[in-house]
Amino acid sequence: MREALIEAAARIVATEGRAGLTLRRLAGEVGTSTMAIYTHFGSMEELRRNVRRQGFARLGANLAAVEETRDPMADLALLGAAYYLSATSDPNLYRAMFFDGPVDEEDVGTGLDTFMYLVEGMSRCVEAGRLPKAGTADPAELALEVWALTHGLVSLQLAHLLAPAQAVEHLQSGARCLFLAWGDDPRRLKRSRQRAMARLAELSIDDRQAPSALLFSSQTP
Amino acid sequence: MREALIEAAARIVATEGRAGLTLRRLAGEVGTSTMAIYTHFGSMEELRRNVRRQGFARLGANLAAVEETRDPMADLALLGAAYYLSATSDPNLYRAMFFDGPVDEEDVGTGLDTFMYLVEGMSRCVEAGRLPKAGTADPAELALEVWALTHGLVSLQLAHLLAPAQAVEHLQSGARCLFLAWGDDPRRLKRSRQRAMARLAELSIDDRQAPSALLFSSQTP
DNA sequence: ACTATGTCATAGCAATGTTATGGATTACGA
DNA sequence: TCGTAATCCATAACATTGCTATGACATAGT
Repeated sequence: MREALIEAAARIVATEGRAGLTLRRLAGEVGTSTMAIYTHFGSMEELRRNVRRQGFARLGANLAAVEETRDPMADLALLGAAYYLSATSDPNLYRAMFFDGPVDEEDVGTGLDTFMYLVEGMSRCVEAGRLPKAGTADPAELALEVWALTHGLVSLQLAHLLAPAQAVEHLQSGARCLFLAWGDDPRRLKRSRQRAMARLAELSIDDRQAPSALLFSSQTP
Repeated sequence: MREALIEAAARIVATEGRAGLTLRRLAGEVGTSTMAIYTHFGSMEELRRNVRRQGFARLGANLAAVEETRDPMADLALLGAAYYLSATSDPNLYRAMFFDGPVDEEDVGTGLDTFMYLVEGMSRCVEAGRLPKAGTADPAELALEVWALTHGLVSLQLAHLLAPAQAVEHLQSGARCLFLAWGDDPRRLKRSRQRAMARLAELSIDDRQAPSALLFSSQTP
């Protein structure tokens, strides 16, 4: 029952946004009564919290699905692509995950858990010697910077202040600036980017195959 | 009456968040009836739209208050500081501006209007020859990248996924990466940063003087 | 067999956004 | 100065929201 409620709630949020998720609406959708939600969650806010958690779980699964190869920089680019595709293919769910607050320590924990996938990918780049000028900086600090850039671009796109084409363009150019500043070689970086592009089709976003090109349409207002 | 309603609504949103702004609550706050809101705005969503617009107006005023000196790079750093301070000193209003949707073309216009202050500052840096490696890139594209970084860090801080100290640290280091990649000289960049730090006290955020240091506390959950 | 516990259906409550109606005030032209 | 139109807002009602009280039913444990 709990699982059915959470999945139905996530589906409603995904299709109609936060405002569409209503107590009686959800109860009717799964064919039960309003009390069922309260015996399992205690409040509507706790239900929303579980929807957020499911969103982070999906995002984490999509990031965990990118394979680790001998080119960690290409792997990192694919992590970024998986993050961007996960966020933009389900805008309402991403909005719920980050902008629906209030957030408590539990939410922060699940958020930082999925961030660890990016830290791991960045760490492999540092160990491979691709970022010599980064010095002794913690890989988590480097990962945080590309996370902030990605999250910022995604947020601006979801606010309709940025077209998808611009978002992916600046995601690539902005990340390139960071990597060059951290000392990666421009030619090696270009090769890694090409390898990442060639591997785009192996991405799986929410158990569906990712589009072979990073540019696509489909945006709910 | 319209102005009083908008100001009271913005104050309620600032102090208690979006959920605190209620029809009857606002009517009681300004000593009128619920119908007053409907004759002036027509719907609660239109009222919220005007609150967002006021938020962007305040942000724009704070950015416009930054003086233009002979060091455009320092001016740009101050623009970034003004943006960060405006956002974090009124988290609920910033959340309302970007994350409260739905957004229509009018909202997009007001958002891009305030963005133009950053584009202007970036344009002055390009004209001064501080970013030679940026080539023929449109200053708006460069400004967009630092905007995305700033907005991303602010958003992560407002989601409690980032402490304020981390946010300002990565705001500086991330922007430094971008400027270095665009060809600014590390020593000139350092001097501009020092000049910007020395001018922090001249910032005015919402008609109050900014703190002399970029690091401060005060965060509503 | 009897209790205990977890689960959900029914019904109701306060609060929400919205609308209908009408009274009060003001604007303005004859 | 009067009459008419329009603007603004107070009162009251409506449907819908999240939430709670109460009790029926089923399953499990001793």
